[in-house]
Amino acid sequence: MNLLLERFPIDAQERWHSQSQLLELDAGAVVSAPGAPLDHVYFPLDCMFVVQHQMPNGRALGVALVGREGVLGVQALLGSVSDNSRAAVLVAGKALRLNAGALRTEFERGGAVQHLLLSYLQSALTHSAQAAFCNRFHSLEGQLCLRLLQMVDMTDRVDFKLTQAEVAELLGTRRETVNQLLGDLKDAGIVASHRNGVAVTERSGLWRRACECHGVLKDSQHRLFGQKP
Amino acid sequence: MNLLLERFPIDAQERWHSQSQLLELDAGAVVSAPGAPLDHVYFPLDCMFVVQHQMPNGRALGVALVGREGVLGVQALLGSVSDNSRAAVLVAGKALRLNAGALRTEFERGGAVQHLLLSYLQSALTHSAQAAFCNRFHSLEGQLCLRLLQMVDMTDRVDFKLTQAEVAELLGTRRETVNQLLGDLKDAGIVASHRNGVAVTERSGLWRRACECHGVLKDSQHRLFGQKP
DNA sequence: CGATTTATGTTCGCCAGCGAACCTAGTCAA
DNA sequence: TTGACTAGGTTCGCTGGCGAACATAAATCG
Repeated sequence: MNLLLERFPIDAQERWHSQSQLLELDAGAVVSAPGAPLDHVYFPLDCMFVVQHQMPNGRALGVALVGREGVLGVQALLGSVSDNSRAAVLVAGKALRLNAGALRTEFERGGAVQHLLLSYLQSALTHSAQAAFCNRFHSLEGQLCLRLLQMVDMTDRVDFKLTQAEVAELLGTRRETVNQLLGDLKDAGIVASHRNGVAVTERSGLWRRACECHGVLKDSQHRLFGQKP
Repeated sequence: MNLLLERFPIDAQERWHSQSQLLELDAGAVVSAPGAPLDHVYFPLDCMFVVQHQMPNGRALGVALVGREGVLGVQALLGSVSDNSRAAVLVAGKALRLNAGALRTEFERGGAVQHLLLSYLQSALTHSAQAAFCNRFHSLEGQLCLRLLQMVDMTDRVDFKLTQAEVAELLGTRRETVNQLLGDLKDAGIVASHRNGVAVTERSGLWRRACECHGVLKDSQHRLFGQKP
């Protein structure tokens, strides 16, 4: 189940029921593209999305991972068009899709729903600032380990269908560099990688090599949504 | 006058009048610190704020500039505590300070105020993603020129009271590197720098050397708030 | 089955920016 | 007017990650 969705009041969830669909999403599916209208939001149940910031010249950088603690597409509340960002399915699985209009209506009622969504926006802003910081200061190895760690924690899976080129696009680096980094992690016994996939074999090793963002982001998450680490 | 504030309906502005103060701010003044409660928001009239993301270990990075097109502290709408970020006055001048509660009340009324603030949040998110991208891909020279350009455009001034160390903290780099970069710009006749200050002498030169973010951010601004470049 | 496509490895030179160590020139207080 | 402090300026070696140019291996398909 989606952790954010669970927190919404029962009556809101019931009102949404008719406006939402349960989807089974394949890895790689593109959910929203730059400039396209945002008419749905997605609550990941056991899948995961990447939000990538894309520039006209083709370069791309993953700026957010969205798993079961969040929702993809809150921007629908703000402007209706996504701005230079595209969202794709990073880890296949189920998600609940809700009409953006329904979310907006519910938001405008105020109360708990509004409050939760605003908190989530706050969290998105913090994550985004942290991403800027991370890109400025942290090594690619630290960043790669961070992302893998987040993927494991957010999906409870350890085996991911991902090519090195896709990872490179997530980190904003070259495929060759990813190859190098994964090679190191493999030598250290932390991951195993087969064609079309990476499997985490020793979570604690990732944790050791991940950049400090890991702790920072967890903290901010708990401060906002108040549960123990 | 503040461009965002101007767009609010007259009646809202009138309701705020008793809850707001006009302040004269000195460069360097710290307006909010990590962990401190956010009980005011600031509408810059002719001054400018930096929002810096700070880590426990002391490293810092500027993640947003706030000038007369924006407002500092919308996060007050979201959670009440600022998260790892501090805000300081980058360019001295006047700002209107408003009680955060008043803004929140007005926000909850819905309507134009809510819509404007949500749009502004959208813009903040876009800027933040762009900052991540910029830190990943663009040279420090490009970033420095971008920031200077934004400062000129947002304040209509060309002379700034800023030490190289402060610039370094804005860019998340070392003072030595800033010295180098400013030296180059000086040789090219684009800026002049005196003790405790940088003056832009040829805006077009900045524009040429600034990274692509310049155009991107302007575009997104206009898309959201709909006015011609 | 061989051929083409897709994904993974590997190597080498190069450079922006880092870290550290320094020196000089204004500014201010005693 | 002498010191102490703050800000600006310079140099040198090092390295993470880039760019480009490859070589292999696994899947897919005619």
